[in-house]
Amino acid sequence: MATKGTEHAPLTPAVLHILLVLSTGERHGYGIMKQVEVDSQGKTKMGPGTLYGSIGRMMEAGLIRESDRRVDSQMDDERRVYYEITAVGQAALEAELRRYRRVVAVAEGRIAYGG
Amino acid sequence: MATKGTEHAPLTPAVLHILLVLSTGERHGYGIMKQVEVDSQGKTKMGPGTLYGSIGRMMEAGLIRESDRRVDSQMDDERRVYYEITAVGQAALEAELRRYRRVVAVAEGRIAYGG
DNA sequence: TTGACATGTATCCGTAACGGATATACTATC
DNA sequence: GATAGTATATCCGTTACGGATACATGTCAA
Repeated sequence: MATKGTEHAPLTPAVLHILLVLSTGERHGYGIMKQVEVDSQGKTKMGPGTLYGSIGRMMEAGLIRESDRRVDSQMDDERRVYYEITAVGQAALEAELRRYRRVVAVAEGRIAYGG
Repeated sequence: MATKGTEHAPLTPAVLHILLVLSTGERHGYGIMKQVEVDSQGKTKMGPGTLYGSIGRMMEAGLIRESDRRVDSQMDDERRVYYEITAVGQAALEAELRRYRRVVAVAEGRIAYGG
């Protein structure tokens, strides 16, 4: 489904969720995984395969990058690798959210929807 | 990304668009293709590979079925194959729309979004 | 003290989906 | 008679998904 306007759209649910988490600040992989569960009210679970696979592709695409910053060196785990969203990632996130809204708007003009 | 609650979620954009079109009544393949373009304001184009591939998978999953009805036998093209949404498809559509809304709601609590 | 569980990163690999290219055929229009 | 639109359909290379698996550390309870 070729989508015009943005070169990254449409994003996969996994990529969108990761961008959504990182829009609040840098996080490490495992933290992203847990936050996705919170964001989806426990309805969606991202396994390590999807997580690190997506992260790799997103870094290659320039949507995210590794971050130097450590939130708290005292409370920090040495193993952690932090990621942050890039300007490209922000743009892709906003474009995808516009697409989501458009879809919901179209649906609302059509079906009775108790949501 | 395992999603709990519905066995078909999350739907791919192609499948969601097809269900959205069929929620207004039966359509033939080519008509679906054209309506997706309208629904997305020309931003998304579905090629025949995605269309018929998705239709096949959706019929197998019981989301849609072939329809006997012809809207107008006078204006009809013999080649056309009409499809209609099933109860299972309706449920999957509504579940996916709830997911879409949830994502948008989460995003609204986070980033400035002009859309 | 050992067994289970959470944290943390990472790869492997079978399966599913995407999607452009291609094929075929009819109709209309220039 | 050539181009474009309508209409269905398959092929197949590439991408993405996602459970299984691996491995190391820390914690907490039986």
